[in-house]
Amino acid sequence: MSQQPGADFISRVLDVVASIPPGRVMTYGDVAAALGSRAARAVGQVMSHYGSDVPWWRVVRSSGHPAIDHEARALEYFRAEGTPLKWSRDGVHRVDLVVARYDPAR
DNA sequence: TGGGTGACTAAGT
DNA sequence: CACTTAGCCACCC
Repeated sequence: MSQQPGADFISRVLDVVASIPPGRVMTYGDVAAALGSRAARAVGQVMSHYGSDVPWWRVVRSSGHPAIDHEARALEYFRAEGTPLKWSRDGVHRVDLVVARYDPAR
C-alpha cells in the first residue's frame, strides 16, 4: 500500500526515466526492474505515449540500440551530452552500455 | 471479461 | 553481432 496519489505504473516509469543523469542510459528492462516489474515492453508503451516529457533517448534496448525509429533523434542528444557511443561498419550507432549504463541503486 | 498490441528480452541459429 | 522465435507484462477497446 502506501502508493503515492497518482503513482501508477506510468507515473513511476516517467519518474525513473527523468532520474537518469545526462551522459548515462538505462535499458527498458532496467527501468522495469526499478519498478519491481519485468514489463520492459510496457515501459516502451509508456514512452511512446508519454515519453515526450522525459529524456526518452536515455532509455535504450539491451543491445545498446536506441528506441526503434528514433535512432537519428537520439543520436543528436547523445552527441550533445557526450554519451559514450560505438559504431558499426554501416554507420549504425549504439550506446556503449559497458560505460554508459546507469544503475540508480548504485 | 477477453483478446490484441507493442519505443522489449533472452535464447538459439 | 545480426536475424528469428517464443515468452512477458501492462495498456486499450
